[in-house]
Amino acid sequence: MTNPSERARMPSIRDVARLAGVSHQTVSRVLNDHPSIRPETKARVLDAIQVLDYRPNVAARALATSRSSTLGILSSTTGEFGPTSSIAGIEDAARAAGYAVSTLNIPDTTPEAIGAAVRQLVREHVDGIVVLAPQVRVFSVLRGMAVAVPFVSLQTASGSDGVTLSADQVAGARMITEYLIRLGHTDILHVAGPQDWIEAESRMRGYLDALRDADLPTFPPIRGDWTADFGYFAGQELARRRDFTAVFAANDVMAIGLMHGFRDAGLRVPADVSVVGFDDVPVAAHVAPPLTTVHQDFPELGRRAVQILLAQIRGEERPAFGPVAPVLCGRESAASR
Amino acid sequence: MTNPSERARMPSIRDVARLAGVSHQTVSRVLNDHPSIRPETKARVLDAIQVLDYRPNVAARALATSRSSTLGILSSTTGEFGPTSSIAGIEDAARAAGYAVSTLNIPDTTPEAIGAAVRQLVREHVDGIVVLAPQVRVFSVLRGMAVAVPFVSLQTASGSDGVTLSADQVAGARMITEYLIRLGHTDILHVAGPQDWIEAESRMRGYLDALRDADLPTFPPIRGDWTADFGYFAGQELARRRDFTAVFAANDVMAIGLMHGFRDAGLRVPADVSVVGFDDVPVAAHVAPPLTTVHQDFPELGRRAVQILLAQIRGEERPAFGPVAPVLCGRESAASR
DNA sequence: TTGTACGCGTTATCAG
DNA sequence: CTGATAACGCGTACAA
Repeated sequence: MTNPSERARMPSIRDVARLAGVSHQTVSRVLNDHPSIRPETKARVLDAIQVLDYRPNVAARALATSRSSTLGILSSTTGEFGPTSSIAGIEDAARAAGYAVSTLNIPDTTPEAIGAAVRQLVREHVDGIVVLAPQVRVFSVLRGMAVAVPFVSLQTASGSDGVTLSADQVAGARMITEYLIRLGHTDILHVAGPQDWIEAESRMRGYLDALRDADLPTFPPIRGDWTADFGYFAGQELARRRDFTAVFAANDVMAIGLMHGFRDAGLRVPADVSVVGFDDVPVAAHVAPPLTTVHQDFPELGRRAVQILLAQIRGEERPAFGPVAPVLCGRESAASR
Repeated sequence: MTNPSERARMPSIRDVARLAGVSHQTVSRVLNDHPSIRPETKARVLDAIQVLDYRPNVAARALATSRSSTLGILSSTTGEFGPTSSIAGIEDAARAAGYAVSTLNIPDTTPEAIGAAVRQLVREHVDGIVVLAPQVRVFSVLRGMAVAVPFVSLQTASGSDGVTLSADQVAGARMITEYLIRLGHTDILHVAGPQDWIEAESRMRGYLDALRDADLPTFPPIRGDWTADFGYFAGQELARRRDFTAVFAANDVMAIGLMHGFRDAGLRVPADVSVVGFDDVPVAAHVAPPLTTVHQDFPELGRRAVQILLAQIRGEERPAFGPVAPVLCGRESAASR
């Protein structure tokens, strides 16, 4: 290489050493606050660092330690509200802990795509990976491929088996279903999320549990795809049946579409049918009628995922978190019968 | 370092060289497809690479070249639909071009925070930065600090002066305002975005231009903050005034809040007042009434930003793109007078 | 407590 | 066309 004429070389650890009158090794020790350094030496070094505005070279450090101070995010979601919010939490927490964040989106969740993505992240030497791939199969693929890097799977399962973590979606779904029951509804439908999303399964489970505990009839859930468009068509279809008085949609966006479908079919919400959603997206309180839903603290989930991952990386004990409590937001879209 | 007992060392360029019976240097040449390599030598090397499943070590490469094959995203947005969509486009395009993506969010846009963020990204040796900080001052700060790395600023200005790029928001805003005018409205209000967002300014500009060209009265715009909650309160306030028949909100989310505010104040949309938004968020077509708005291809914007940035990095000429055309989505929330 | 020597995996330079 | 050899900037082992 040897490029003397290049712009301005960044100061290296040796420049600092020279200025401080020590060896570059001592500087290194100061940097990684090694225990045995004489305070005055340390002061001199820190001073030199100040003067030169020296910053360690991350690439060199990564090469020497084969660690990168970078966390990877492997995501297979496409703008859904929950995952997007969690990603923001992940990024902030990681940055706060001194880690860079490298994001990788995969369009499909075939084992090949997942494998390639993980390998890519490993190649980038990320120290850990947060997986935001709520699809069931992603999880199993990950399990199977013995990833060489610590990883945490977010919102991938309702139980936590050491590497997963999630809001208690089952509890949230149960809570809102019970809310409908308290309002006097006895025939409650569920528009679920895609079959391979664990979150969809968890929300359905909460729904089923609540109905079972109340000795109410259950209906086969309608399988949706999280989109408002699907909700709309489902609403038009369902309007023909009149064997229910309330619908719990697995997310707000479908719920909003559902209400639209009902409206177009001549059904009034909540007079003829109550509708509730899940997530509490920002517009939920402002649609007509305002949507009853469950609020979840997705960013917090992301932050916790980072804490767990860092503990894993550092070989510490996994921090114990209480559940991320879902909060019921009762609004006009659900009325008593 | 010297860690012989560590798990399994990844194969290095020398392992490949040994297996292929050449020097590691030759392997390097093959990797970077250097022109002068005898085909049969190259074949042998590629073969060895296959066998060993060898992958170049990115950290070593970054150290040697002081380039990282990483693009940075500097974002100061908080979940707004447009920027979030663009980020997805950026990530995908960057990955497709063989670049990793490092995201950095800043909560506030003080010059210090921006400076710190850019320095952080520079420390990470990113080869280029896409800035998604739609606030005016971010742009000026960036201009002032002579960033040592190529950067492209997305959605930061309506004109493009070589380092910026944006959808033609002025045209989109003008288009939807003219649509209202064609519907017979003559008194049209505008609920704008925050004053320091260039996009807010552009949309307002389009609105003002359309009114001016039609010789219609303009009203001082109401300054919003992009949120549905603001829209709601604005709607309640505006309902007292009855000197207008249509409102153009600078984004869909505010428009949805606005409709809610009108509704609560006893105004019917669109019978009493027409409302239009901007962005075409996924639920826009499903709220009540369905929202007339302008669709923008935000992911495409992100992809283009990457193309421009890469050209800059490679010292190529800046690719010329046509405008990202806004598309009007006429729906029930706006009716003829 | 501090310094020396070396290795990490790759690219660049300059011979041959 | 190919191969030595020297960087790149930092951390670790070992000696002092």
